[in-house]
Amino acid sequence: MPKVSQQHREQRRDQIVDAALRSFAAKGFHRTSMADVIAESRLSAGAIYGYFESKQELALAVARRVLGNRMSEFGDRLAQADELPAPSAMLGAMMTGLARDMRDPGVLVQLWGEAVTDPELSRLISPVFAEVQDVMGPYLERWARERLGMGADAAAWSRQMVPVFLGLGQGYIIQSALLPGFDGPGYLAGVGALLDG
Amino acid sequence: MPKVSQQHREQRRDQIVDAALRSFAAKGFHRTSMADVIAESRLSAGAIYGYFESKQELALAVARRVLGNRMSEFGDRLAQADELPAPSAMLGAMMTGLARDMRDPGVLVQLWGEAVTDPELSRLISPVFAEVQDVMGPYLERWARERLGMGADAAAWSRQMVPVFLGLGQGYIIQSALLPGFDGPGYLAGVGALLDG
DNA sequence: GTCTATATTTGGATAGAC
DNA sequence: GTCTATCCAAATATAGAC
Repeated sequence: MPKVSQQHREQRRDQIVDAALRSFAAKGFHRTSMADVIAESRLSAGAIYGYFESKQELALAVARRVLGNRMSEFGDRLAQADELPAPSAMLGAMMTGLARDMRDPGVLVQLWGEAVTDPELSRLISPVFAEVQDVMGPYLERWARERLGMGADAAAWSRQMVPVFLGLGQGYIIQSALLPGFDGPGYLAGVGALLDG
Repeated sequence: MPKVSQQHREQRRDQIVDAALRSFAAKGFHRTSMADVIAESRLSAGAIYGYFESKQELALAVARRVLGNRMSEFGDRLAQADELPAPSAMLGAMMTGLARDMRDPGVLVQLWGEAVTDPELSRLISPVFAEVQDVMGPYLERWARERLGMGADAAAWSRQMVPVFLGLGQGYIIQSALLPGFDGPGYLAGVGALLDG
């Protein structure tokens, strides 16, 4: 009995988080009122407050959904791949994965902006950056060793390169969110010219 | 008579914008109330609304202050320099210039986040990105020609590289705002390893 | 021009019926 | 569990005195 009920409860939560995500993406975090979320979810105030104690808590749930743990899949896929993808292809895959999961890179940029002054959000984001770096580090080291022909200095090189690579991804996201005519493939080609060797 | 009065008026506006900027940097755009700005400026509601019609208008003034036109100085400095600085040094100079002017990279990240859903802010930011690209393009082309020994393809290379270089700057700003232990010089060294040749 | 006090609106959250 | 109706706090903007 608690099993099915529990499952339904999870579905409802998802439904509400979905509606909130759509609203936030369209109007922005703070410009979205609970009334907006209520309308978008086609539920009622009472229903929503049955699942989330406050707007802040709902916002955190949305943030968790957006951040996801997309890096774990990458780690697995990389460990298996015998043909190591080039850095630009790597970045491209991450960006398309992002676009698929959230359909709007803007929400991520909004989250970053919020995190600057919201400690709770900040605590949510830091581990994600760390996770990305944990996946990228070994990949870049392997790339340096196998394709760039580095030896012992591959480790140092990759350590130095990880934040730069992360920055390239962040730049991609910012530009795709804010520059009307952003050329994604062109950006990736530029990254390739720099890194693919 | 209108001269001095006009000048005083400008000073007062600056004083208010300064206070608003400090408040926004500390608490975030939306979490800052007009009462906060009033307290920070050590003025009164009446005074502030004598200079700005609404909070939105004040926010736009803050955005203009933050965005500035910092690129113009770079264009001039570059035109004169006979020793062309390396890309990593270029980026470093831009970032320290930014830090000097606004002391907190977080406000810029906040602005980006806001611009995603605020058309008026977005219209303010787009030309800034364009300006940066207009300055970086010729610089990168010159770098490719003089230091990387490119010929006719220098133009195409720099065109492709401009968004990437912009992205590297954006990544630097995001990370310095959100990653507690961010290593700026390390990041620049990484950029140098990629681009300085 | 600037202050204090306040009007008005918005919006987050709750109460109680069903 | 969900709905409608409502309460109440917060915060923007204004009015009127000085």
